[in-house]
Amino acid sequence: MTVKQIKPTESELEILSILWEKGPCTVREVHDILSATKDAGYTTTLKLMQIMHDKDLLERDTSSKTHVYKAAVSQEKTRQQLLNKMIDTVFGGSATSLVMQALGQHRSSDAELEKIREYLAEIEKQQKR
Amino acid sequence: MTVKQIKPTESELEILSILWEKGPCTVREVHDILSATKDAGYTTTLKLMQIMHDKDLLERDTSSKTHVYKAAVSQEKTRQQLLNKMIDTVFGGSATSLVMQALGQHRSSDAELEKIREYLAEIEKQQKR
DNA sequence: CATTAGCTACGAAGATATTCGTACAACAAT
DNA sequence: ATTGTTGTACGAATATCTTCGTAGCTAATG
Repeated sequence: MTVKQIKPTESELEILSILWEKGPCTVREVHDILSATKDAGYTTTLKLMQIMHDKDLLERDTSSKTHVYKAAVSQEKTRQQLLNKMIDTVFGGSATSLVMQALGQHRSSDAELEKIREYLAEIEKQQKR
Repeated sequence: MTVKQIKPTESELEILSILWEKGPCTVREVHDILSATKDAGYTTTLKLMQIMHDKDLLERDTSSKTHVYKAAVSQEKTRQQLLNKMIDTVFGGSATSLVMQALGQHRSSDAELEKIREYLAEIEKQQKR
């Protein structure tokens, strides 16, 4: 059996991001946040979230008139899947290539570089066993 | 003026990957490689490459009957753009988060970790100026 | 009670991506 | 010369994503 593939579209990802940050929300709440940066009608957001529910990307509580939605997939797993796919399709399967390209571009702060260095050390320690 | 956004679709990326690796190719050559892993007709590949030419993703030489196509966008730039977009939309703008997640998942070899460590040192040295 | 506001459901239009069939040209093989 | 192979061009069917209008329900407001 294959693992369930999470493949949200661009718009769906925007909605998921909001729900990951805010927790369970009504369509209205999501739409208000969304419309700050985007120009779309309320029913557009509604329909999108209904479709995401059909696809099992969202769960919803319909016990009250105004439904409450929450993400049915974790941010962690989704990130991992999208990342793996990019490593595969764009970086020829080499996570190292991706990491180096990411580091090269973004002038990271000293603190961030330090964080990464610590993380590296930890990984090596773990692998030594 | 904004930078030209390179946004190949999934299928287009497959074709670009082949052209980046093999250099200029005919449709037939691309299709043969593609059909090893995918099940699509020849005219499908042809049409795709024609569309990519319209979009300026590919250049082509029509001087002989059998046209020869090559990538019109670099692997480097394409990788960078797709990566930046992912950092933005999936990792909340934090390249560091992406790097750590990429490192965490893939059990990298010692050699690879070493390569990354060296790269880190180099970046820091450069930034010290 | 009538009106208004806010909500869900749903059909359908529009945009884009993907796939393939068919027509037609060039050329090689019989 | 006729036939078969290999190629391009292109229209159109299909699928998916995105957007919105409209209908109908419920609750609050006047």
